[in-house]
Amino acid sequence: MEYTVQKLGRLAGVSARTLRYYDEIGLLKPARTNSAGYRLYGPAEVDRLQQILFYRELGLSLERIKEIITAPSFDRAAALREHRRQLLARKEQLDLLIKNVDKSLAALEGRMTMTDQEKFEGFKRELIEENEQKFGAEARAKYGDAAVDRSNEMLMGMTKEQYDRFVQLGEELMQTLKAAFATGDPAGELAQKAADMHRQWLAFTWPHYSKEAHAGLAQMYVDDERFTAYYDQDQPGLAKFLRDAILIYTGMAN
Amino acid sequence: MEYTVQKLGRLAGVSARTLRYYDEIGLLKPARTNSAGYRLYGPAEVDRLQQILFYRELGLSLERIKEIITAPSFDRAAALREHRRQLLARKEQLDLLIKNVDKSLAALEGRMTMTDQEKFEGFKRELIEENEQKFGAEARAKYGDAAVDRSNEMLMGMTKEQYDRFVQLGEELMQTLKAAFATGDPAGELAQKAADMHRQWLAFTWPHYSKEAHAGLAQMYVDDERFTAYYDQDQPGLAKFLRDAILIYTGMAN
DNA sequence: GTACACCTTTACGTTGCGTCAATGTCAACA
DNA sequence: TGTTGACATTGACGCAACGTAAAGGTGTAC
Repeated sequence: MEYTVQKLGRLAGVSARTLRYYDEIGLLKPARTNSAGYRLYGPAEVDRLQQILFYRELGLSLERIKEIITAPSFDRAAALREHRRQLLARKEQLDLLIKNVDKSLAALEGRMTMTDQEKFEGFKRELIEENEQKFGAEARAKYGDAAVDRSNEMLMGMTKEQYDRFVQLGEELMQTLKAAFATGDPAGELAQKAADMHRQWLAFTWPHYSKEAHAGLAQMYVDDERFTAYYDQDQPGLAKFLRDAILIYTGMAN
Repeated sequence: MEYTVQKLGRLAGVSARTLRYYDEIGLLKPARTNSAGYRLYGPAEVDRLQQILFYRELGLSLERIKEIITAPSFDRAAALREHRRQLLARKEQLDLLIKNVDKSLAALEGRMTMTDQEKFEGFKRELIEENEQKFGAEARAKYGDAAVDRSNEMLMGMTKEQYDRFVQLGEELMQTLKAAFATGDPAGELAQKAADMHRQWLAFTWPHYSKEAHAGLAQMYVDDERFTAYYDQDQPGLAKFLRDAILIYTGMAN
């Protein structure tokens, strides 16, 4: 049986181009060519191709394969051992690459958390600037520059965990306050819990706590429309309710 | 400071060709070119080259590197993770290759030992044919076809280990014999030891031992010039000496 | 002025084919 | 016997990342 390029290709699972290339580099020459120049392969060539593909599967270069299957006395075992050595070297090289990529990734992710850190610092700074813009003048007039600066420093000195807790406590305060508001009783358990949470929340930025200051701030929530707007945004009357609760909490309701 | 291709190349450890190539593919363009067309690189390009080489060390393609360092918002971590995935895939591929090469090597070495086995069989066959050619007629006349055939069968039936021992014993016999020859006394301890070793050596191919046959063979070493030539090749008189020792050993000296 | 190191562009070689392009051939069917 | 469609041929470019000439222009030091 004789095979043309395509037939042999289908038989062995390679392209016709591959066979022509193998012919070109002298790796596998056809048994003969017909008058039109068609390559015709016989059984011997089929066998040789199988051998070629076997070594190709092992990753040897065509040049090497040519040596191995052309010279009958070629030491195949030695060639394979050498090939194995090269493969192992490539594997080591790869392992090294992977290790370095891992290290770079770790550094990158490290930088990412640094970036998070920077973002967090940015948040704090933004919050302070916002506060300064909104209430800076009044706050400094009322509490003095030193107190405000000290408060800002406390904020900036927070770790991320402290800051997160600060933000979270603020949210919990709001929820508790709303629940208390629903009861309508500023002296009730929920409202007093909200007042206590407000004290805790203040402690994050107030260096020294005093009932008077706490009550004074509560009054400001009602007097200053910017605060009122913040607390009343969902529930009208919430700022007043919080003030009443705090006045009772601090014992300054009378 | 401005650098020409070669200076920057030396600085960064790459060839001038590489820099020209990087320019060509738009990966690293010089800051400017002078009137003669010389590429001139500035500090910014040095930095960029460092980045390029960093990613190149990690095995990324230049195309990929271009993407990473050209687009400022490119997610380097994601790119590295993807690259890592590819490296791992290549590593698995390599491991598979190595495994297959190992298997092929094992098969080959298996065949090699078979070949050794065949070679060994060949040695035995050669030895028999040699013996047959040299002494076949006489031996068959003297001991009978059955005895000679039986002897040959014993040889062919040897394992490699037995055969090796047979050859080794023959060499040791020769050494002992020469040492004994130096003493000049065929009745001495060394000579008698050589005679005993000769008996052991015969046992490999002789099914039945008898003093008479042993003494007869010893006499043949002297009578047949082919044997004499073999034993006397280094030391003239060695065949005669061996015969005398064996005659004494078998108690047939009188 | 000249020597010598350095620069430029152009272009081929590397590996193992994939993929056109232009063109010729085989086998079967109408 | 002509046509058609599947197949064949050679030739060429392309891929990645440069190495390596070749042919010719520059910079600079003596």
